[in-house]
Amino acid sequence: MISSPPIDPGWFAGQDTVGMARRLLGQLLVHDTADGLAAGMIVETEAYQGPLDQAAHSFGNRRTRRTEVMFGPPGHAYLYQIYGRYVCFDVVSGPVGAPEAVLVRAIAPVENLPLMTRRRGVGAESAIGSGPGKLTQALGITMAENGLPLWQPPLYLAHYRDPWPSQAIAAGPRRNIPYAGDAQGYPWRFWIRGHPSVSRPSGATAES
DNA sequence: TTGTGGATCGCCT
DNA sequence: GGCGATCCACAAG
Repeated sequence: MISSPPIDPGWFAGQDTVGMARRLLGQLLVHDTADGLAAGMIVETEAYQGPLDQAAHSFGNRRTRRTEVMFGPPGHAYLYQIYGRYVCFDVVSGPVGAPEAVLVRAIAPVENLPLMTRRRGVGAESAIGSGPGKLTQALGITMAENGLPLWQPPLYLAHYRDPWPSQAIAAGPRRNIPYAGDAQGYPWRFWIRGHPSVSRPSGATAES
């Protein structure tokens, strides 16, 4: 059962985006729908730092219909569709006017595995949330939730466990941003070392 | 086990 | 008109 209430709105303010990417690891992402409540623990994130980050949608302060939410206050959901079929989930970070966000790349199932398995159509538990398009499908997150605050139902974050010791967190380059020039190498992807639900390039062995 | 290609469509130029 | 912060099926070895 979910014992943790939604996170305090103040949690989102005053943290830099990389710090938020690290501190989101181990938090619970919860979505309550007509089909039921489902939740997973965040095990992999990526920081996208607005104007100066060539990998970010908001590079150069690009402000469009899609990126608009990122220019608003932190703690809201930035959702976008990719390849016409998948939805990716970000947490808006930084002060108003700073278009920064943290992409949640992977979750581990915690609550309502049967519902998440049905939505995903796969058997293996480690495949339920081990990718940005997978976790939104597992939790039933759609573009309709774009811009929602993440400190209240139906879509919210909740404390789940104590912060990980720093040696349990690994950092490395972000995935799938070949267009990003120098930013390709920035070590702004964070994951829980050795966790089976961390995303993998194709199906290879888990990285440490 | 690893690599390749197809799906699919909204958003931006 | 082109492409993407992806995923999966399938083929080759």
